[in-house]
Amino acid sequence: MSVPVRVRIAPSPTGDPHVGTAYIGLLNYCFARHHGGKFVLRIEDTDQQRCSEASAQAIYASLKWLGLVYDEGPDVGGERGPYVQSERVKLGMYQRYAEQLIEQGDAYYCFCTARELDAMKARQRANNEPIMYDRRHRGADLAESRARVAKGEPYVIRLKVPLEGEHVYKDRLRKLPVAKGWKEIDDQVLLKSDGWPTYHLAAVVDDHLMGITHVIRAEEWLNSLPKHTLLNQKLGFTPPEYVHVGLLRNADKSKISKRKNPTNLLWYREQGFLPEALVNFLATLGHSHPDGREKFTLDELVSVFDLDRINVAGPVFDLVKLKNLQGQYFRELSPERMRAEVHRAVDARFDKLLPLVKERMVVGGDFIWQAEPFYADSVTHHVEDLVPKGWDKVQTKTMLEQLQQALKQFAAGEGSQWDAPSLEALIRGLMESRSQVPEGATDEARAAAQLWQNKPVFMALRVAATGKRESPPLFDTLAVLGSTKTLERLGLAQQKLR
RNA sequence: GCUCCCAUCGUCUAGAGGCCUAGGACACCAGAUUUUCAUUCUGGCGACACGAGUUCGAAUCUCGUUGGGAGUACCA
Repeated sequence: MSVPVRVRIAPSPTGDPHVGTAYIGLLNYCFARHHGGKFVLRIEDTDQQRCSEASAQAIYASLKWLGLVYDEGPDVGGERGPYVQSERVKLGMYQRYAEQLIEQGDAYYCFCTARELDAMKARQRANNEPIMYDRRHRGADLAESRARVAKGEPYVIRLKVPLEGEHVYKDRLRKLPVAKGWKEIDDQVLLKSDGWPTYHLAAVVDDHLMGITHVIRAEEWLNSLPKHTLLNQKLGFTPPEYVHVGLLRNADKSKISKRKNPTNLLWYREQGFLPEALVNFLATLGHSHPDGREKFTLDELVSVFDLDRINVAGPVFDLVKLKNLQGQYFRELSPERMRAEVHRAVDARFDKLLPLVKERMVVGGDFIWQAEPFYADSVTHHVEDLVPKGWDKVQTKTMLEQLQQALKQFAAGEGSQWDAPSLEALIRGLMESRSQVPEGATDEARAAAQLWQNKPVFMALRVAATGKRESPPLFDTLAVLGSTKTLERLGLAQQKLR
């Protein structure tokens, strides 16, 4: 009988919960469930600067939202805890392994300062050499090093990587074994000068202590696999099977990033994406259904899940496709759940909107049409509403273009506040300069300047932003609408005027 | 720069030597249904990166080229 499967995800609680965590989490979850094993969540917060408790909480909530229920984890407990590395650090769970390696001669003390290391890198870069620690403390006498440590000198502990030979590993997803020369690999820091372990030490130790049998992780780790193998070997651990899957990509094929894609799981929830849809979409990205189905539940996925069906190439994360799937799921919702979803969507912006639109309301239902432009994804412009009296299409288009440009610049500016007073100041300032008639201006320029009156400009802007001639006060409207939608609609209005 | 990984329609993929004149989904285009829009249905466009080899036979195996990606931290 084989050992029961135990897998984990080990996110680092920095920033917002990431869609990549969900992706890798899903793969691990399915693998564990399919084999009747355990799925563990471990928080890797050994970077004291960047990690936060709030971020960890968001990870728990996001995984639960998606239905990726873990059997063991920080907030649910388990027999192999604690499941947060900072707590394990305090229990001294890593120090002793670093010690053991020193003792065995498989690791050594290094006393280099940050400045020294920087200088080393600069020199290597200048000479076009590989950037690597030059192992200057590797041969130091252990007793001497210990004496320096005892004196209180700051130090790190580095792994003694073989100087020659090759590390070879057969990753089940790749047809050829992955080989890498040991000389390419740095003497990795295992224990930082603050006494905390680096990822490499902590992960290997914890995977062992937690009885992890398979490590399904992103491809970005493939390059440090040799270190992990070496660590397992020197520490006398039976290594888990390592499986490296492709990275989620942006449309330009680079590693998925928040600049180019929504990577924050909380965003999807706020937007009203259903967890079933997101999970289904993520699943199709890396794992294909043997029957060719594109739409299936998490449980169905679990039953057919096969590690060997995972695609190694990094898939492009395509929001358009996700939206299509989401639409299918949404329309299938029971009236009860759909009602809840609609309420949630309305409620999300209700408090901000009500003060804005209430002046124009007589009965509760008026909210629906008053608030419509704020909820709508896009608006339809009518040319006759857009073009003010006394203006023509071309003039209006130019005017909107100038407004858009000014707003765009403002939105991109460092520290700009997209609120009503700032927007009003900005736009009034722009109008001031536009309506100025310069000395010796042509009649044409004079006429154009005269057009820049409050009434027509404000109306055109109002219609461009909301699609309607009536709306709450203009600058409040733009403020609540937000920069993205405002700019987008200004662009749409210009297209209409072509 | 160096090292490693990857490579089928625009995108996600099926395909484990003959079943492939390469299948499906999203997107796109056209048509039908719908007062409009959306949904739904039908049809269309559209790919094995390139070059050598192995083989009777290659999208599938090998090598090279090209392209893309990742790693190169006292971050994970």
